[in-house]
Amino acid sequence: MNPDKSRFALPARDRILATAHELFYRDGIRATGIDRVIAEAGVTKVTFYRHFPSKNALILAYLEYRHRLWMDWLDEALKRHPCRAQDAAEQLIGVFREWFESEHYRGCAFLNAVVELGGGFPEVAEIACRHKHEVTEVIARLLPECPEREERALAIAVVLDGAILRAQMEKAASPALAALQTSLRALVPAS
Amino acid sequence: MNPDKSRFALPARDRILATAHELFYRDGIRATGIDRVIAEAGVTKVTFYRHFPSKNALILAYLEYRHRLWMDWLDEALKRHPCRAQDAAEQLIGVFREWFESEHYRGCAFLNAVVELGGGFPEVAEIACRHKHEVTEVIARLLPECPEREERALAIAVVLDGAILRAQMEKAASPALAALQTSLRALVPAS
DNA sequence: CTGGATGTGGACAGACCTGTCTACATTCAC
DNA sequence: GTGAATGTAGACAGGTCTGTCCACATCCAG
Repeated sequence: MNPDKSRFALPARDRILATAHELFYRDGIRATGIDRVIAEAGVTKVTFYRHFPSKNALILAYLEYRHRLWMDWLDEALKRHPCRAQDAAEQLIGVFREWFESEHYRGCAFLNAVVELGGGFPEVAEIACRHKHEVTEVIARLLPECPEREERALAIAVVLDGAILRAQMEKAASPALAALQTSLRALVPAS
Repeated sequence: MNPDKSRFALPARDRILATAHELFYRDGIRATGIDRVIAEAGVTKVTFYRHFPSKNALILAYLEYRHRLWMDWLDEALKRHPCRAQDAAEQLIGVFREWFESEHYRGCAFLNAVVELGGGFPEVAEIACRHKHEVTEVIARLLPECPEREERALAIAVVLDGAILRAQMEKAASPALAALQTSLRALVPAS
């Protein structure tokens, strides 16, 4: 998920965005001052402000960038964990295990942004809601067609959020994955 | 849950703590400078630092205070929503509806603190984990005795975390409660 | 060549932040 | 009365933060 390693070959705007993505996700949005983004992106302040009129504009761009990146990662991860015997629960567990155990895991960037900034920056919650809506649609497509497909997909998405937060809080994947397994087995309809 | 209204009758330390509780929960820990806590608690800086050697010490005290307050609230809320026909799922939904619809709802103070501060302040995650552990024990006691009681309680606690964050993100209780209902009905063993 | 787009190296302003410190006042137990 | 505990009113230091701005340099299409 981190395509940022070769960012020095990129134009300035992309370098800023890739750097912001890395720092905001790793350390937190509020904990990252723009001077640090600027220094690590290797640009100057004028360049920074030419591309992003304010820190808030950068934050919104970061979240849109993260959304694309994460949804692409999800697509690829679902392919790496193929659905055997139509078992969407096991597929999701495989996918989320991969994420929770990844080196730079620090929870969901959208939920984190809502917690850090939600109150005074309504666009953040809007982007987060759109992200979660799209994830829920991906989940629904994994489920067999049935009258309560949407309802189940939403419940699963909420369960996933809980597990994401647990893995973040505990800095360990196993308890969250165990809870996730219990819930998904109860929630994913047999096909 | 907010016993802070008559805080001006309290000794200085309690006033600081009650004020910090209100501001940290409402606006965020990082978004609240100590000068604001001091001004709203009606103390001076010397008094503040006499009672709390640093902002971090205040944060830890805030979380311990919040834990006691929230666990007391949970006990009382469970009594207000009695368990009819041994239906723990409906009881929990009633309790959490009450919380999600409350005036000052802004999610779980512990999860929020972990997101805001977790990386550079490990004690925060420890307190959050202890809090979640105790909540899980309360949940387990609501369930009928069975071999997978602990496992179910953990899964339910994780589902609750997801719903808590959803209600916060969406600033609406209904979708989170609907998802919670779907999950709890699947997870709470029949008794 | 020319001008627009893009980028550089910072300095600067004003606001906010955490924590240190002085001098003084009040209360209460001994 | 005395001293410890507790509280007051700030001023101050140094750091961090976001955003504004100057002067200059490079690249590229027309």
